[in-house]
Amino acid sequence: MRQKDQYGQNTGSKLPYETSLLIKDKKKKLPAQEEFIPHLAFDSVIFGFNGKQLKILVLEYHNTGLFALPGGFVKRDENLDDAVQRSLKERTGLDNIYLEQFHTFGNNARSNATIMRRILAENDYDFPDTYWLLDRFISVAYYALINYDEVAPRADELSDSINWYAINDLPTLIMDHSDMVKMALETLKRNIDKKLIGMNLLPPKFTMKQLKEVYEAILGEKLRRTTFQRKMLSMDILERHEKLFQGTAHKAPYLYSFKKIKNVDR
Amino acid sequence: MRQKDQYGQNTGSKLPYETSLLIKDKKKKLPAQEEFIPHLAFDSVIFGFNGKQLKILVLEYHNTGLFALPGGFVKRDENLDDAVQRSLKERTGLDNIYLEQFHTFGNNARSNATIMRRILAENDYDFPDTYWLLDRFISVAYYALINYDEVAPRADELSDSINWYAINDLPTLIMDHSDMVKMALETLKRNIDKKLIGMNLLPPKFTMKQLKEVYEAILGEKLRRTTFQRKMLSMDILERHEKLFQGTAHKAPYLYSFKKIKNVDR
DNA sequence: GTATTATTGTTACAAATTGAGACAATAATT
DNA sequence: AATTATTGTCTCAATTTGTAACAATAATAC
Repeated sequence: MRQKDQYGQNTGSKLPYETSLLIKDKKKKLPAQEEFIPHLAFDSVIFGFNGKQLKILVLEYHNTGLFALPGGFVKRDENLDDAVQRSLKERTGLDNIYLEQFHTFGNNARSNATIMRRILAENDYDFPDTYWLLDRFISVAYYALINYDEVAPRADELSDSINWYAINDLPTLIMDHSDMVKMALETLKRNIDKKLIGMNLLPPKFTMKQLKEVYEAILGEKLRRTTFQRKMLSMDILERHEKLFQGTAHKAPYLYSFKKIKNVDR
Repeated sequence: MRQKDQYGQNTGSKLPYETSLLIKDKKKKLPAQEEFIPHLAFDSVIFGFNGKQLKILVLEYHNTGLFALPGGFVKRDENLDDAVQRSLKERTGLDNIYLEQFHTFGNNARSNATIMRRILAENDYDFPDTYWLLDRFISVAYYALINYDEVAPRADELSDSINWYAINDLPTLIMDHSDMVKMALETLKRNIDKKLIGMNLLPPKFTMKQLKEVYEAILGEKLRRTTFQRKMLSMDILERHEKLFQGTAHKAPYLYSFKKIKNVDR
């Protein structure tokens, strides 16, 4: 209903909502095409780390058994990056999420009106054959890194649920969304040292072991403890804090945080 | 029948060219909006290497003193990558150009109707205020690598000329095209070892010195001769051929080519 | 012919980085 | 006080990279 209000508001686009009159909505308003740039979508691979596994958020559409990445559309006067941030805020409640665009998927065959029709139909929407969501879409794909523990994901109107799935135990995703996940992960691996990935997947203070586990989950391989520690410390990006007493029968590890650095892209 | 939105744009693909009748063209037909996906463009940073410098192709629009990257639009039923290849063939005459998508530019402010109006006007086109090229565009940016010597670039209809410009001596480019060049070059640097860049910027057979000069032009720094040679040979990607006798008063260098490799992205 | 010149290809050794293990330190628990 | 399971650091080996030396030419100059 929050969404309904939103779709009812003027967005700054100077266009009257003529076409929306064509859509007889039974329950809720469908996205009106005048508000958005046609043929253009975005999808987000939202990564989180639960301490053991790398996971992503996946939507399940109502009554269909269809799984998909969360995505959305760009308003007529809205920056592309802002549109993605807006949608992420709707799904996660978080502001200022770490976001990286990694590819734009533009094959003609990627769009599938049949799937979209089924999703809309199962949601009891009534829509014309010319409804814009049935058209071909080019999708700009982003990956996001968020702190797993701080988030209570919220599904969108069309979806039953939004849930965390381990990266190596995903359901089959619609259209080319599996390719998106694959490419997102490859990009993440390539960027792991440049972009200080851990900064966004971990709480502010963390142990060296936790940081190593994030790296291992992303790279999909075990790392040598001593070499990893030496490398991280030599990079001069970590600040050491007090020890963490966990009540375990061994030496307590130090807590670290990432140094506040100015003017460096993370 | 497909529906139209407020811009008069058709959102489907198989439409007659109704709207083009609105455009009274004095000389040539302007691109008709029904043929292309609205609001979506692409731009290409086309790299070549002349033996000394890294260069890119830049268009100059007729009578305006405005310089821009070559670009184009995606047909309603055309794959994004194919559209870029098609446009590159038009500019360079080459098929199967090495192409890499690197970023999609989607800021609202990047579009500039004033500039586009001026370009169209200086070309003696007559067009309505609602002409689709004056709308906001999201642009997917690619870089291409081509063999400098094999190409005779051809300007498009709106442009006076298309010419090679050294990467560090470019004219001021319109809109965000300078950002595109900058990001293309950064991506090229990052990819230089992974993607065997030289394969596409050099003739089939080349000396180690030429290969080193390509690397130096891309990275913008001098490399150590012996280290470079050792690294390249150890990568096991080069095939050694006959010596090249240049008529110079010193030892003749070997010619090399890249090994034919299957199933590896270059 | 022979000496000269400007590279080129390779080797040798030093310096730096990384791999692999050893070992002492230390929070609980027994 | 002994035991246990890490953690932080150090040591030495293995590998990679930086740097320079050097022999091998393909022309040209004499």
